[in-house]
Amino acid sequence: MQHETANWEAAREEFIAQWGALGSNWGINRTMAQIHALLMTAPESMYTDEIMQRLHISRGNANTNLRELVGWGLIRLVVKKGERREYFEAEKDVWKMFLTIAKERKRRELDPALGVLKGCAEQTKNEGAGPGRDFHNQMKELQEFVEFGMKVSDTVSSMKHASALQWAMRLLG
Amino acid sequence: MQHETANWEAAREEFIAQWGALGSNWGINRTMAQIHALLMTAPESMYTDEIMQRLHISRGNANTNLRELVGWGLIRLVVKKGERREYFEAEKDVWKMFLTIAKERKRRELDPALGVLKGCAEQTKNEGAGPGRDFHNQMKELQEFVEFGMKVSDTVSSMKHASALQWAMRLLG
DNA sequence: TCTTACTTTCAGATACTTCTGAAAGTTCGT
DNA sequence: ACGAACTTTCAGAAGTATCTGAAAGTAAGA
Repeated sequence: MQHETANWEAAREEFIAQWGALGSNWGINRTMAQIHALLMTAPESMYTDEIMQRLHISRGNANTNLRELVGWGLIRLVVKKGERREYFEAEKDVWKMFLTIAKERKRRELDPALGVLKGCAEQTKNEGAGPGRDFHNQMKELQEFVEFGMKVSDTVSSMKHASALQWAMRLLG
Repeated sequence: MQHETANWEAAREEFIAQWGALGSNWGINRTMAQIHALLMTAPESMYTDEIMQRLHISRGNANTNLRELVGWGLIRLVVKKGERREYFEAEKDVWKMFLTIAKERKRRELDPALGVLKGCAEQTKNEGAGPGRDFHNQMKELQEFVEFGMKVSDTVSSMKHASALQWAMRLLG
């Protein structure tokens, strides 16, 4: 076979496209998700121009989203000796990927929510009986729940893959 | 005191505004989050016009987002006997709220992802050694991880609040 | 059947997000 | 110090999501 455009590439194409679409439901932008999918399945690290061509996106777009992915910790920059340009490669270990995403989502979703709840609870701590008290209690309950969730998340995050699996097996078994 | 605009209302106002802003990070639209916050902290059930006035939103907007919240299962419609109009009230139990959201997010985020992964794995199951095989293995790994996560989520979801707490205490302790 | 009290819909307006491409910036080798 | 190779920035264009308000729809009671 002359130019073996391997047929796994078809599946890969599909994966990239679909993953991008899913990104939207996830609150992640499409291009970012596509770049991530592309790099996750890349046998070798890639540089900006390759990524632009492969996904038909502009330089600015590629650059912005690559930086953002580096910010999330989902991809890293690699410099090859003797080469000027920057290459990128994705973390491929599923557990590590999960931890990275979990940590970031906690930071973005839980931390600010906790702040609001604490503030509202504090502000109403002297309410007597009635609706004011009910409101205070509700804020407290929410606050405790979120704090509890964060603790669970931290515990799981500090586990090695193996021990997390073991723990989960016990839960499911 | 003549017209006791209770001061917990100030905290409530804050809660509604902030919760709305947070909704965005969460992939939920601002109005929907605000209506939810309003109803969560309402001493009594409310009807559309009250909600419109309180949040300064249009009838169309209120109606759409109320329906959507009912769809999520986060609020429910209540009919009062002898009254024509529909009232709404939110689920206030934190654990139930959590379960509802977890279930919905699973359905929206995990289920479609799993479909994509299965498809890609299937399509490449006959790849020999090399990049094709690597791709296949990666899809498989992701698939198994997601399936595993879903199982954990299902298990937790089927728990009563008390037993979930107990289980979590064991994990943290 | 008609009126009244409500709910739903949807076309167009507004606001927000993302993308492009060209220009400016940076860094390295000579 | 200069030019080549690369990266970053950003103003405006394009694309999406959300909201409004008025009109249409529905249902109950007289």
